[in-house]
This record gives sequence, C-alpha cells and structure tokens, in this order.
Amino acid sequence: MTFSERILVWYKVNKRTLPWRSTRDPYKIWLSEIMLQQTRVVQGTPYYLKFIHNYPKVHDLASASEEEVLKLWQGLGYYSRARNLHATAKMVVGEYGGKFPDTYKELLLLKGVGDYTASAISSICFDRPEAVVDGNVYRVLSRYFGVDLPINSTEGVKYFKKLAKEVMNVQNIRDYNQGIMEFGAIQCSPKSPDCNICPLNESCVALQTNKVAELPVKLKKTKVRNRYFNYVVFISERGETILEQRKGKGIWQNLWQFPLVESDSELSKPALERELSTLYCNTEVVSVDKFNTDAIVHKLSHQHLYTTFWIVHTKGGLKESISFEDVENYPVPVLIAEFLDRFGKK
DNA sequence: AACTCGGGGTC
DNA sequence: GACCCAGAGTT
Repeated sequence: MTFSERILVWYKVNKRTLPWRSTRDPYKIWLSEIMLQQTRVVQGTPYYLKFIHNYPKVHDLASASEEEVLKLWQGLGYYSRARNLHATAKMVVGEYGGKFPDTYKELLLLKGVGDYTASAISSICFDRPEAVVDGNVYRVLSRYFGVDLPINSTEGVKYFKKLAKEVMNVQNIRDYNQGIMEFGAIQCSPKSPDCNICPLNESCVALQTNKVAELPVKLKKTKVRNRYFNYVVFISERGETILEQRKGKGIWQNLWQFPLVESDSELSKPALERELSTLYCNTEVVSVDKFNTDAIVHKLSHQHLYTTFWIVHTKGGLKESISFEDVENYPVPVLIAEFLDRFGKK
C-alpha cells in the first residue's frame, strides 16, 4: 500500500463525525475552513453551528452588518478572519452571483483565502487535485518522510508543498486531504504520539531513526511585548457609559472597548486622574476606583496586556454615551467580556 | 523574510 | 512557560 492509501484506510476507520463533513456546499466548507484557521476543531465547532444557524446561505451572511458578524465571531480570535469573511460573502453574492469559484486559482482571489484554504475548498467541494498543507500535514510529512527542513522557512514551505502534491491521492482527494489532517490531529499528534498503534509505523522514517520528537523543525519563538492597559469604565448618574471602536492597525480592529489609557507601566490613581482631567475635562467626576487591585494579565500570542479597570462615577450626563445595559450588544474582546461578566455579578 | 493577528488547550 | 491549533495579510 502507498502512503496515501494507508491514510485513506486509517481515515475511513477513525474519522470524527463533524458538521461540515456531510456536505459539499462550498459556502459551508469555506465557512468551516476560515473558522478553523489556527483554531482547534473543538473551539471552532460551536461557532460554525451558530453561523450556519444565523446565516444558512451566503446571501444571509452578505446582507448582515459587519457589527453583527463580529458579535457572532466574538471570542474566536483573529478578527480579521471575520471581517474578510464578511467582505468575501458580499463579493461572492455581488460579483459571482452567489456561487463560489471552483478552482484553486480563482478561490485564491477571495479575501482571507490563502493557499491552504483554496486547496481545501477546491478539493473537498470540486474534486480538484490540490494538496492541502496545514500544521497537521507538515507534521505528518516531516515525520513520515524524515524531512528536517524548517516548516516556516521559505525553502521548507516550498518543499513540503511539492512533497504534498507528490504523495496525494488524486482518486479520492476529498477524503485524502481531510484524512491526512485528521491523521495528524489524532494519531500523529505534536507530543508523544502512540507510534505503537500507528498503521504507518513500519515505514515512518522518524520512528525508524528515533526522531519523532524532533520533527517537524520550526524556527524561532515569538517574543512577547508587555503593554499596560487602563480601561476607564464611566458610569453616569443616568446609568450611561462610553464605548469606543478600535480603529487603525493592531489588535481587535473594529471591536469595541471602554476608553483606553495605555501607559508604560501600571498607573497610580493620581496618575490616572491626571489622564482623566486632560481627556475628559468637561465631565464631573464623583469617584475613581480600581475594579481589580492586581492587574489582569490577558495573554495574546505576541502581547501580554496588564490591565486595570477603573470605575469612574460621574455626575450628570456623558457625551456620546450609551446605556450601560446596551454594552453587551457590542462586539468586544474577551478581555472586556470577562470584565463585564465579573462586574455584573458584583 | 519577518511580523502581526486571539484565544484556548496541553504538557 | 513553551508549544500548538484544518493560516493569511502586511511590511
């Protein structure tokens, strides 16, 4: 049996039942693929079901507001995926008559659709002979064929893409592509895989040469930046507060948050009050209190956010304010959502 | 080619 | 704490 045949056999026996596995609807496959980028199946699945329920067809997604889409996406992370998802839905409806393109090349033109996703959609929905290369595939191929090129080097990316094409199964590309990813996720796992029960163990180079734990090779680590966030939670006499939308570059684009004072280190109360007086000189402050004594550390891939929420009661009204009750309807980062949760229970 | 973009799970 | 996850876009 060839490599791909072994993968197909393993997949037939071991595949999980997943909501998007019972369809070839490109809308649903596309949606699942975008959601699963850098995201585990268990984390993405509830969001997939929620989106299909709210937007059964691409037209439904296209006619929604970005705000609503971001709200549904809230908590899944990498929010550019949601913005691109929405833009692509509009494009598919507006320029492709509601039908997704059926080739790798055309799919690649869609926002948020890169090499992996274009390969996945074209193969799974349209039986195109395109090999997917995701994190699972890198691991499986590097181990089975004993390739120690860094998977995130230019040379490595090219090499693995070529290798993936050479060993793919064109007769059943749908199951093969999903099979090799599933195999990587379940059997050929990142840490301490059980090679004793692996159906490919006799021909696995990494196992024969005792290099399973060293493969795949990946360059460098991410360095983390520390930032200090002070969120000003205004509460007026009338029960109003202020939310601002994050614009420009950086994290959480287009999501909402309380007015933010960022600093180089943790702020004392007088320091925060000075910031308040310059930013909101017209508001009559009644009290300023920390919600959390110790900074809340919110960890992202490249940033650690040391965060203090300051509760600021004010007299009279606030400019450009909203009812505090209405905050929950805005798309917000998990950091804000968790604060709201705790604040509401106090 | 290197950086940036989230949040959560695992060891 | 380090690593990883059905990667893509920007600089």
